[in-house]
Amino acid sequence: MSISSPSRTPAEPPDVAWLDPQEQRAWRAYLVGTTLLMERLDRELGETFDLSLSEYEILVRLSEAPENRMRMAVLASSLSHSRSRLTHTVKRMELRGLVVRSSCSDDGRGVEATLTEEGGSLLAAAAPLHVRGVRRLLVDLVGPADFAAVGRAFEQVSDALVAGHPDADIR
Amino acid sequence: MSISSPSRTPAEPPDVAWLDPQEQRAWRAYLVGTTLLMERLDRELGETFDLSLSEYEILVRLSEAPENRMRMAVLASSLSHSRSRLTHTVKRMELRGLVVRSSCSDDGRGVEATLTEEGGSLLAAAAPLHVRGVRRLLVDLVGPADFAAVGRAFEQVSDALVAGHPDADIR
DNA sequence: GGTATTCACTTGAACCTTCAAGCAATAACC
DNA sequence: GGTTATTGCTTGAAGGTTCAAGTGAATACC
Repeated sequence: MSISSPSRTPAEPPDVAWLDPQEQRAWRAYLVGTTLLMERLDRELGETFDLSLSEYEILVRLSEAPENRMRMAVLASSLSHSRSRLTHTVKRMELRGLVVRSSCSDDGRGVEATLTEEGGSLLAAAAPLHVRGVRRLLVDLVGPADFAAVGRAFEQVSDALVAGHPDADIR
Repeated sequence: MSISSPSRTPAEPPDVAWLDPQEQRAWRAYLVGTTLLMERLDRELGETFDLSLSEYEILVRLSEAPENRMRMAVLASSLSHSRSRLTHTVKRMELRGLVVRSSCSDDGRGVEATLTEEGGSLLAAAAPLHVRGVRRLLVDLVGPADFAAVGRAFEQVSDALVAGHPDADIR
């Protein structure tokens, strides 16, 4: 029984267009490649700086924000993480002294995360390794044309999916 | 031509080439897009068939194998999962009756996972939804040219990363 | 002004993955 | 043939994410 096989029987439901062998191959390459790439980048940061890829991304976002501070909800949605996930992650990072949390002055419900000196230093130390990895394992490896295509493709994917889900914790 | 590294501007730290804004944007689109896409496909399968994306992939691999059976190690590496992860996942799937495990006749250490009737039916039921999702959210959405580029890109990524890591559980 | 609803975030349990042993079976060595 | 190393898979605990429920502040309603 081969679900992916290109051979078709006339009895097949009309509204399901299977992937042809080329598409199949590309899809699987993307699945496996992404798995390996994320794992590798995560491991590089983890071994050297005891930092996961998502923690790194949090540091980056904060470092780019005015005054190095951001509302939790904004940070969460910019990373496409659930609020809950961000709460846990930021709590751990706060215990390590990489960020501090404080409640918003203008909205008592809101919480802002701020990059600490220590968090900034760690980011500065980790960034070269990470960027080198991204270049070596993706950007430079696949070349400008294909990398640009990857960018275009996933911008469309993001747009399509963000459109459907107007924020909520339901994610 | 320089043998060890491409030429760089003298002022920059010699071994760090940052991402330019375009590259940065593409990289983040890929990160966010992949997060959202995986989450969505996983959720679709989960809600309707109580099946995760990786469980689904296991069913697919088995369905394509001769006699619907595969050695655990082969299955693991074809999915780029750790052996340990596969053990746990397959154990859960066995409890649900989707697969059965049996030890290899020719190698007493080896274990083979076999797709059950029930597992096959579940796959057949789930496949249309999943394939539709992959098409709608990626393949058809981005068009043939860019999707082909994604395939090429991640085949290179996979090759580069698989080459480095000759299998082991160290993953 | 008081109640109800919504919003922003947190909490703790359940679940999955990773990590570091652990256990058999096989292969290698002498 | 008997010891040792390696291979193939499993196990249980640790760690992170998700899910559902919970807290407190702001807003809406009357």
